[in-house]
Amino acid sequence: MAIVPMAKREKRITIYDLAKSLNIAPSSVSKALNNSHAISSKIKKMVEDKAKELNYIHNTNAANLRRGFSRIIGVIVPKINESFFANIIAGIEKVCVQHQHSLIICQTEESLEKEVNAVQTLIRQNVDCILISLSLETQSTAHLEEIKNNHIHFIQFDRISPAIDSYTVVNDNEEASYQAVVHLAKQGYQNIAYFGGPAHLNLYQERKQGYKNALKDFGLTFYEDFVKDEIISTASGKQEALHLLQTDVKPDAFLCTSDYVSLGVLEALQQLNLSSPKDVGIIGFANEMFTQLVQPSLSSVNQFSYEMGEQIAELYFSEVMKQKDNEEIKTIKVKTEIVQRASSSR
Amino acid sequence: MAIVPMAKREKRITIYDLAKSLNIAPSSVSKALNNSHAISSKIKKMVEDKAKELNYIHNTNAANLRRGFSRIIGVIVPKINESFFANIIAGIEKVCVQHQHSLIICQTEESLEKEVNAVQTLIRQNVDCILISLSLETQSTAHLEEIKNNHIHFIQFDRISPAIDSYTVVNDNEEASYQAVVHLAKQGYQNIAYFGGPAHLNLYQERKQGYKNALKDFGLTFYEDFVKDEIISTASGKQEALHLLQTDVKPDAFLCTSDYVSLGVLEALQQLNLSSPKDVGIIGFANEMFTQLVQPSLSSVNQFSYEMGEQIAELYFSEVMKQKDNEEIKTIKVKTEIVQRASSSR
DNA sequence: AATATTTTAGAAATCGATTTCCTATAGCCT
DNA sequence: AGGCTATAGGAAATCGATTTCTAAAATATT
Repeated sequence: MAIVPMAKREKRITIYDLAKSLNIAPSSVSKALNNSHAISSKIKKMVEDKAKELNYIHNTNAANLRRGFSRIIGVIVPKINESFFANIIAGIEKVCVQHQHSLIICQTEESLEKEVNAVQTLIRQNVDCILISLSLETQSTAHLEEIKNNHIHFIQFDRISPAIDSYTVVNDNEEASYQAVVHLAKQGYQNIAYFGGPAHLNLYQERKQGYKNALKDFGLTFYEDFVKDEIISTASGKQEALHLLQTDVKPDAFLCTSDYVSLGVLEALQQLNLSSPKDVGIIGFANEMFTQLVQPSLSSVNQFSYEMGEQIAELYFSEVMKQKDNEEIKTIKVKTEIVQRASSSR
Repeated sequence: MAIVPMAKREKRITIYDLAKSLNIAPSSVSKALNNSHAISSKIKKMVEDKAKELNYIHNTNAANLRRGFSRIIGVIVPKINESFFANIIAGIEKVCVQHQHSLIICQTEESLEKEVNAVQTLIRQNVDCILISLSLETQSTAHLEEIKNNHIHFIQFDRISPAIDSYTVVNDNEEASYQAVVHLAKQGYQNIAYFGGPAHLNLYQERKQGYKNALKDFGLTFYEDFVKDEIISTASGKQEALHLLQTDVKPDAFLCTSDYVSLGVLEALQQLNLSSPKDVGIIGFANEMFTQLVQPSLSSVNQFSYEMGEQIAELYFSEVMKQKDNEEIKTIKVKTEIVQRASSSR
């Protein structure tokens, strides 16, 4: 791909300009601006005043090159405009600003190829750390190894691969899923279906496991046919629900690993003239804003996405950044909460 | 604020390492990697192979410093996790990736102070261009002048300040607002209220103007009391609607400049046992996802946020990037569309 | 075959800040 | 007052890639 060259911008004021106009050495200017103790407050004042006067702005690029780190953190998410991820990013951003770090954000649109490119880009940009939530397509982890090879810190969150050793921040998915089923069972639902994402992702395996465990613990029947692993959109949720609800042995409740899928199930019910919660219970994941607005309102597992973002960034600043080579690698579990709404209350 | 120092990462492979191991000059390596025509394909091949073998990764920082530009674009929005802005960012990101540019994203949380800081940060990072949508608080533009002083391109979008000369990408807000009122009028609503944002923002002035013009053109009465300028949240929308709907002369329709405000109006109606669309018409702005999910579904002005993002980035790559000093500055209007739903259909 | 021209590769300067090492001066002590 | 220690400020190297300038080698021309 050809890259259009760009006109160089006009030069801006550098520490050399400040030094010359004050008749001191550039190194002194640098020290003054960095508040070094080896510089008198008289000179510091001079330099600061002159910097203001001439509109000096620090060139992070030059400093980064010399220092070897950038105070930039890279974030890779499947979709920036899904509110779960948007909230995580917002939380990360808030904490990063507090620590004077910037954020470079990439989206993979659920494609492995784009994920690999994003990793490349971030390494090139010299980011200090990469925070990543894997795409649905991702099954190989060579590109994550690449991050390690370049000695860049990284933290996986939500959609993680256990195949690679790293700090992680996740919900307790198995437990959350278990509790969701417990909730449905307590509301009197007996035949609970599971609509999850691709089973090669850890996250969905755990949720499925929690689902199975709860069925067993509560003596509920496990129907192989009620378990679907590739349901990730409203459309596929609707389609699959339509199908299941028209078989002989039909589910009377759905545990969906996404609120969007819950929505699809709801649409299916409406089409079949069934009602929730009376005929069918529904609970989803993520507590998207719309869950409280639809009729009936949708129960959901709140994953505390904004807080997850904060915790990811805080983990970086409190531990990962200072990580020694042989230090223990940590997993943080973010709380979850069953938000009971109409769709599962009978 | 103290900044914790960071351990320098282990060194990675540089062009010098490649050069040494191939017994050629670093400059030749650079040229080879940049596919310069002054290098034989034999050497290019050698260099590329060796680069792969040693896992060489280009150091953007060093290149940026030398070149004077960064291929990084800074984006400043009020809130990353509002779907309108999240969509815009997603659109921008898509186009930037196509042009091998990265994105640094800042959120202001509607605070001028954070906006000023964000601008500072982006200038320091040597971004090539800043894309900004102003915070609700922003009334001064000194910080935007600062962008210009540093010869950094910039484009304002959506919430713009006309006080400063720049490329802009916006909806035709006056027209959209006008059409929204026309739509309400055609549905038989007579007493239309306007719930808008702070009048110091251009955007809201235009929408108010469109509203006024439409009232006049359609011979509808203009009630001073029906026009509110600081309604930007669901809560304030509800509160103000409750108030207006309990006065003597009450509105029978609301034009809200945000879907969140529409939602508040709807809540007010429910509390007062009024119904929409029968008693009161509602139309909002942004076509947020939830507008089609609530009961009754909410009409809205689709602002095509994702497309707006794409157009912003495309404007940069097609024109701004190549901008000559005395070139004409352009405004792009992004289409809008009235999405008629239940809340305004009677 | 001798000269002119074009290619190809290398040497060295450069971008702007940081940092290490060194020197001069001020301040301190006996 | 002489000598010693702190302290403040400067000189120069450095980070890694790009780019300009130069020169040698390869090719073309007459």
